[in-house]
Amino acid sequence: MRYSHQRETIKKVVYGTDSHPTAEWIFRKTKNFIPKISLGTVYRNLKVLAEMGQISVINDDNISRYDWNTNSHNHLKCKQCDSLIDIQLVNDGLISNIKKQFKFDVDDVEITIIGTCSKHIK
Amino acid sequence: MRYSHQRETIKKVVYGTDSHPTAEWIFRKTKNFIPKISLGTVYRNLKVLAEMGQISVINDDNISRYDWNTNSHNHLKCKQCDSLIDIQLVNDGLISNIKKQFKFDVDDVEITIIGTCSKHIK
DNA sequence: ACAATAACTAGGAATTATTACTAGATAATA
DNA sequence: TATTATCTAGTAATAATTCCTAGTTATTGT
Repeated sequence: MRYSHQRETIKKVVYGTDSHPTAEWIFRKTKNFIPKISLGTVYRNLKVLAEMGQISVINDDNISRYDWNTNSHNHLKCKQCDSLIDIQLVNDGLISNIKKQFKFDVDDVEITIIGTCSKHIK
Repeated sequence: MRYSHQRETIKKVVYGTDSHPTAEWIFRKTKNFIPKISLGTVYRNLKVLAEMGQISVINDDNISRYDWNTNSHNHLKCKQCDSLIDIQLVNDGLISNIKKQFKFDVDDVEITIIGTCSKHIK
Protein backbone atom coordinates (compact mmCIF):
# COMPACT_ATOMS: atom_id res chain seq x y z
CA MET A 1 0.00 0.00 0.00
CA ARG A 2 1.61 3.19 -1.23
CA TYR A 3 1.02 6.63 0.25
CA SER A 4 -1.56 8.66 -1.64
CA HIS A 5 -2.51 12.26 -1.09
CA GLN A 6 -6.03 11.51 -2.32
CA ARG A 7 -6.55 8.71 0.17
CA GLU A 8 -5.22 10.73 3.10
CA THR A 9 -7.49 13.63 2.21
CA ILE A 10 -10.53 11.39 1.89
CA LYS A 11 -9.71 9.88 5.26
CA LYS A 12 -9.44 13.32 6.87
CA VAL A 13 -12.80 14.33 5.40
CA VAL A 14 -14.47 11.23 6.85
CA TYR A 15 -12.75 11.78 10.20
CA GLY A 16 -13.92 15.38 10.21
CA THR A 17 -17.63 14.75 10.46
CA ASP A 18 -20.15 12.87 12.59
CA SER A 19 -22.76 12.95 9.84
CA HIS A 20 -22.11 9.46 8.42
CA PRO A 21 -21.70 10.91 4.93
CA THR A 22 -22.33 9.28 1.58
CA ALA A 23 -19.65 8.81 -1.09
CA GLU A 24 -21.14 11.71 -3.02
CA TRP A 25 -20.87 14.05 0.01
CA ILE A 26 -17.29 12.96 0.67
CA PHE A 27 -16.50 13.53 -3.01
CA ARG A 28 -17.82 17.11 -2.90
CA LYS A 29 -15.97 17.90 0.33
CA THR A 30 -12.71 16.40 -0.88
CA LYS A 31 -12.95 18.47 -4.06
CA ASN A 32 -12.39 21.56 -1.90
CA PHE A 33 -8.85 20.27 -1.30
CA ILE A 34 -8.26 18.35 -4.55
CA PRO A 35 -10.47 19.90 -7.22
CA LYS A 36 -9.60 17.34 -9.88
CA ILE A 37 -10.26 14.25 -7.79
CA SER A 38 -12.63 11.80 -9.42
CA LEU A 39 -15.60 10.01 -7.91
CA GLY A 40 -14.08 6.63 -8.77
CA THR A 41 -11.03 7.48 -6.69
CA VAL A 42 -13.26 8.32 -3.75
CA TYR A 43 -15.11 5.02 -4.04
CA ARG A 44 -11.93 2.99 -4.44
CA ASN A 45 -10.26 4.59 -1.45
CA LEU A 46 -13.32 4.37 0.76
CA LYS A 47 -13.29 0.68 -0.01
CA VAL A 48 -9.62 0.18 0.85
CA LEU A 49 -9.94 2.31 3.99
CA ALA A 50 -12.82 0.08 5.05
CA GLU A 51 -10.81 -3.06 4.24
CA MET A 52 -7.94 -1.72 6.34
CA GLY A 53 -10.37 -1.18 9.19
CA GLN A 54 -9.78 2.57 9.25
CA ILE A 55 -13.38 3.48 8.56
CA SER A 56 -16.63 1.55 8.65
CA VAL A 57 -19.48 1.28 6.19
CA ILE A 58 -23.12 1.66 7.12
CA ASN A 59 -25.85 0.35 4.92
CA ASP A 60 -28.65 2.88 4.97
CA ASP A 61 -31.68 2.53 2.71
CA ASN A 62 -29.68 0.97 -0.09
CA ILE A 63 -26.94 3.53 -0.08
CA SER A 64 -23.58 3.29 1.66
CA ARG A 65 -22.60 5.78 4.33
CA TYR A 66 -19.19 5.97 5.96
CA ASP A 67 -18.09 6.40 9.55
CA TRP A 68 -14.72 7.10 11.17
CA ASN A 69 -15.98 5.28 14.26
CA THR A 70 -14.90 1.67 13.80
CA ASN A 71 -15.83 0.58 17.29
CA SER A 72 -18.97 -1.50 17.51
CA HIS A 73 -21.78 0.93 18.17
CA ASN A 74 -25.41 1.53 17.30
CA HIS A 75 -27.51 4.16 15.61
CA LEU A 76 -30.62 6.21 16.08
CA LYS A 77 -32.08 6.93 12.68
CA CYS A 78 -34.53 9.80 12.33
CA LYS A 79 -37.22 9.26 9.70
CA GLN A 80 -37.79 12.98 9.33
CA CYS A 81 -34.28 14.27 8.72
CA ASP A 82 -32.49 11.04 7.78
CA SER A 83 -29.81 11.75 10.37
CA LEU A 84 -27.90 8.96 12.05
CA ILE A 85 -26.87 9.47 15.66
CA ASP A 86 -24.29 7.26 17.35
CA ILE A 87 -25.29 5.53 20.54
CA GLN A 88 -23.82 2.76 22.62
CA LEU A 89 -26.24 0.10 23.77
CA VAL A 90 -25.23 -2.62 26.15
CA ASN A 91 -26.18 -6.06 24.98
CA ASP A 92 -24.75 -8.15 27.77
CA GLY A 93 -25.24 -11.81 27.25
CA LEU A 94 -26.95 -11.33 23.91
CA ILE A 95 -24.03 -12.72 21.95
CA SER A 96 -23.50 -15.79 24.11
CA ASN A 97 -27.26 -16.42 24.23
CA ILE A 98 -27.46 -16.40 20.47
CA LYS A 99 -24.49 -18.70 20.19
CA LYS A 100 -26.18 -21.21 22.51
CA GLN A 101 -29.70 -20.84 21.22
CA PHE A 102 -29.02 -20.96 17.50
CA LYS A 103 -25.51 -22.41 17.15
CA PHE A 104 -24.55 -19.20 15.41
CA ASP A 105 -21.06 -17.64 15.61
CA VAL A 106 -21.57 -13.92 16.16
CA ASP A 107 -19.17 -11.43 14.59
CA ASP A 108 -21.18 -8.29 15.04
CA VAL A 109 -24.55 -7.03 16.26
CA GLU A 110 -26.12 -4.25 14.22
CA ILE A 111 -28.80 -2.29 16.01
CA THR A 112 -30.58 0.65 14.45
CA ILE A 113 -33.38 2.41 16.24
CA ILE A 114 -35.79 3.94 13.75
CA GLY A 115 -37.95 6.86 14.80
CA THR A 116 -38.09 10.59 15.30
CA CYS A 117 -35.27 12.59 16.83
CA SER A 118 -35.70 15.35 19.41
CA LYS A 119 -35.52 18.08 16.76
CA HIS A 120 -38.60 16.71 15.04
CA ILE A 121 -40.82 15.70 17.91
CA LYS A 122 -43.70 18.14 17.97
CA MET B 1 -56.72 0.22 -5.18
CA ARG B 2 -58.03 -2.10 -7.86
CA TYR B 3 -57.65 -5.88 -7.83
CA SER B 4 -54.76 -7.12 -9.93
CA HIS B 5 -53.85 -10.67 -10.76
CA GLN B 6 -50.18 -9.69 -10.95
CA ARG B 7 -50.16 -8.19 -7.48
CA GLU B 8 -51.97 -11.17 -5.93
CA THR B 9 -49.52 -13.57 -7.54
CA ILE B 10 -46.51 -11.56 -6.40
CA LYS B 11 -47.93 -11.54 -2.89
CA LYS B 12 -48.41 -15.31 -2.92
CA VAL B 13 -44.84 -15.80 -4.09
CA VAL B 14 -43.50 -13.67 -1.21
CA TYR B 15 -45.78 -15.44 1.26
CA GLY B 16 -44.57 -18.79 -0.03
CA THR B 17 -40.96 -18.53 1.11
CA ASP B 18 -38.90 -17.86 4.20
CA SER B 19 -35.85 -16.94 2.17
CA HIS B 20 -36.29 -13.15 2.20
CA PRO B 21 -36.06 -13.02 -1.58
CA THR B 22 -34.87 -10.19 -3.82
CA ALA B 23 -37.06 -8.52 -6.46
CA GLU B 24 -35.19 -10.48 -9.15
CA TRP B 25 -35.95 -13.81 -7.43
CA ILE B 26 -39.61 -12.87 -7.00
CA PHE B 27 -39.72 -11.86 -10.66
CA ARG B 28 -38.37 -15.23 -11.80
CA LYS B 29 -40.76 -17.17 -9.56
CA THR B 30 -43.78 -15.10 -10.57
CA LYS B 31 -42.95 -15.73 -14.24
CA ASN B 32 -43.83 -19.37 -13.68
CA PHE B 33 -47.44 -18.24 -13.20
CA ILE B 34 -47.49 -15.14 -15.42
CA PRO B 35 -44.80 -15.59 -18.07
CA LYS B 36 -45.23 -12.11 -19.54
CA ILE B 37 -44.99 -10.21 -16.27
CA SER B 38 -42.42 -7.44 -16.31
CA LEU B 39 -39.80 -6.60 -13.73
CA GLY B 40 -41.20 -3.09 -13.37
CA THR B 41 -44.57 -4.53 -12.37
CA VAL B 42 -42.87 -6.63 -9.72
CA TYR B 43 -41.06 -3.62 -8.28
CA ARG B 44 -44.15 -1.42 -8.37
CA ASN B 45 -46.29 -3.99 -6.62
CA LEU B 46 -43.68 -4.87 -4.03
CA LYS B 47 -43.64 -1.20 -3.19
CA VAL B 48 -47.41 -0.89 -2.85
CA LEU B 49 -47.63 -4.12 -0.86
CA ALA B 50 -45.03 -2.69 1.50
CA GLU B 51 -46.93 0.61 1.73
CA MET B 52 -50.09 -1.31 2.57
CA GLY B 53 -48.20 -3.11 5.29
CA GLN B 54 -48.73 -6.51 3.70
CA ILE B 55 -45.04 -7.27 3.33
CA SER B 56 -41.90 -5.73 4.76
CA VAL B 57 -38.67 -4.64 3.13
CA ILE B 58 -35.24 -5.57 4.42
CA ASN B 59 -32.20 -3.62 3.46
CA ASP B 60 -29.40 -6.08 2.93
CA ASP B 61 -26.04 -4.97 1.60
CA ASN B 62 -27.54 -2.30 -0.59
CA ILE B 63 -30.16 -4.52 -2.11
CA SER B 64 -33.79 -4.85 -1.04
CA ARG B 65 -35.16 -8.14 0.15
CA TYR B 66 -38.80 -8.80 0.94
CA ASP B 67 -40.50 -10.58 3.80
CA TRP B 68 -44.09 -11.70 4.38
CA ASN B 69 -43.45 -11.38 8.13
CA THR B 70 -44.51 -7.87 9.01
CA ASN B 71 -44.24 -8.35 12.75
CA SER B 72 -41.25 -6.72 14.33
CA HIS B 73 -38.53 -9.35 14.40
CA ASN B 74 -34.80 -9.71 14.00
CA HIS B 75 -32.37 -11.52 11.76
CA LEU B 76 -29.34 -13.69 11.86
CA LYS B 77 -27.27 -13.05 8.79
CA CYS B 78 -24.70 -15.61 7.71
CA LYS B 79 -21.62 -14.17 6.03
CA GLN B 80 -20.88 -17.46 4.31
CA CYS B 81 -24.19 -18.23 2.64
CA ASP B 82 -25.89 -14.82 2.80
CA SER B 83 -28.96 -16.40 4.36
CA LEU B 84 -31.22 -14.45 6.68
CA ILE B 85 -32.86 -16.34 9.52
CA ASP B 86 -35.77 -14.89 11.49
CA ILE B 87 -35.40 -14.67 15.23
CA GLN B 88 -37.30 -12.93 17.97
CA LEU B 89 -35.20 -11.09 20.51
CA VAL B 90 -36.73 -9.55 23.59
CA ASN B 91 -35.74 -5.96 24.10
CA ASP B 92 -37.75 -5.16 27.18
CA GLY B 93 -37.21 -1.67 28.39
CA LEU B 94 -34.91 -0.80 25.50
CA ILE B 95 -37.50 1.37 23.80
CA SER B 96 -38.54 3.29 26.89
CA ASN B 97 -34.88 3.71 27.91
CA ILE B 98 -34.04 5.23 24.57
CA LYS B 99 -37.03 7.53 24.75
CA LYS B 100 -35.88 8.83 28.14
CA GLN B 101 -32.15 8.92 27.44
CA PHE B 102 -32.21 10.56 24.02
CA LYS B 103 -35.65 12.14 23.69
CA PHE B 104 -36.17 9.94 20.67
CA ASP B 105 -39.57 8.56 19.59
CA VAL B 106 -39.00 4.92 18.67
CA ASP B 107 -40.97 3.37 15.82
CA ASP B 108 -38.93 0.25 15.29
CA VAL B 109 -35.79 -1.51 16.46
CA GLU B 110 -33.78 -3.24 13.76
CA ILE B 111 -31.37 -5.85 15.00
CA THR B 112 -29.25 -7.95 12.69
CA ILE B 113 -26.74 -10.41 14.04
CA ILE B 114 -23.90 -10.91 11.61
CA GLY B 115 -21.87 -14.09 11.74
CA THR B 116 -21.71 -17.70 10.68
CA CYS B 117 -24.70 -20.02 10.75
CA SER B 118 -24.63 -23.59 12.02
CA LYS B 119 -24.26 -25.02 8.52
CA HIS B 120 -20.98 -23.20 8.05
CA ILE B 121 -19.31 -23.54 11.43
CA LYS B 122 -16.42 -25.93 10.98
C1' DA C 1 -74.72 -6.96 -20.74
C1' DC C 2 -72.38 -2.61 -21.95
C1' DA C 3 -70.02 1.72 -21.92
C1' DA C 4 -67.18 4.78 -19.52
C1' DT C 5 -63.19 5.38 -17.02
C1' DA C 6 -59.68 5.19 -13.70
C1' DA C 7 -56.14 2.12 -12.40
C1' DC C 8 -53.08 -1.30 -14.06
C1' DT C 9 -49.53 -3.64 -17.16
C1' DA C 10 -45.62 -4.66 -20.50
C1' DG C 11 -41.79 -3.03 -22.42
C1' DG C 12 -38.37 -0.12 -22.63
C1' DA C 13 -35.89 4.18 -21.44
C1' DA C 14 -33.93 6.76 -17.63
C1' DT C 15 -31.73 7.29 -13.18
C1' DT C 16 -28.72 6.31 -9.34
C1' DA C 17 -25.11 4.15 -6.93
C1' DT C 18 -21.20 1.73 -7.71
C1' DT C 19 -17.43 -0.77 -10.11
C1' DA C 20 -14.25 -1.62 -14.00
C1' DC C 21 -10.96 -0.15 -17.38
C1' DT C 22 -6.96 2.31 -19.20
C1' DA C 23 -3.44 5.61 -20.40
C1' DG C 24 -0.80 8.54 -17.97
C1' DA C 25 1.06 10.25 -13.23
C1' DT C 26 3.49 9.45 -8.91
C1' DA C 27 5.56 7.36 -4.60
C1' DA C 28 8.95 4.06 -3.23
C1' DT C 29 13.50 1.83 -4.00
C1' DA C 30 17.90 0.82 -5.30
C1' DT D 1 17.76 9.51 -10.99
C1' DA D 2 15.98 5.49 -13.42
C1' DT D 3 12.89 1.79 -12.64
C1' DT D 4 8.67 0.09 -11.54
C1' DA D 5 4.63 -1.04 -9.23
C1' DT D 6 0.77 1.38 -7.56
C1' DC D 7 -2.22 5.09 -7.98
C1' DT D 8 -5.32 8.58 -10.39
C1' DA D 9 -8.56 10.97 -13.72
C1' DG D 10 -11.76 10.26 -16.86
C1' DT D 11 -14.89 7.55 -18.81
C1' DA D 12 -17.43 3.31 -19.89
C1' DA D 13 -19.94 -0.42 -17.88
C1' DT D 14 -23.03 -2.65 -14.56
C1' DA D 15 -26.74 -3.39 -11.26
C1' DA D 16 -30.74 -2.18 -8.87
C1' DT D 17 -34.52 0.48 -9.22
C1' DT D 18 -37.76 3.93 -10.97
C1' DC D 19 -40.12 6.37 -14.64
C1' DC D 20 -42.84 6.74 -18.85
C1' DT D 21 -46.40 5.57 -22.19
C1' DA D 22 -49.54 3.27 -25.17
C1' DG D 23 -52.47 -0.24 -24.65
C1' DT D 24 -55.24 -3.47 -21.32
C1' DT D 25 -58.39 -4.58 -17.57
C1' DA D 26 -61.26 -4.29 -13.30
C1' DT D 27 -64.93 -1.62 -11.53
C1' DT D 28 -69.13 1.08 -11.55
C1' DG D 29 -73.41 2.93 -13.07
C1' DT D 30 -76.92 2.36 -16.45
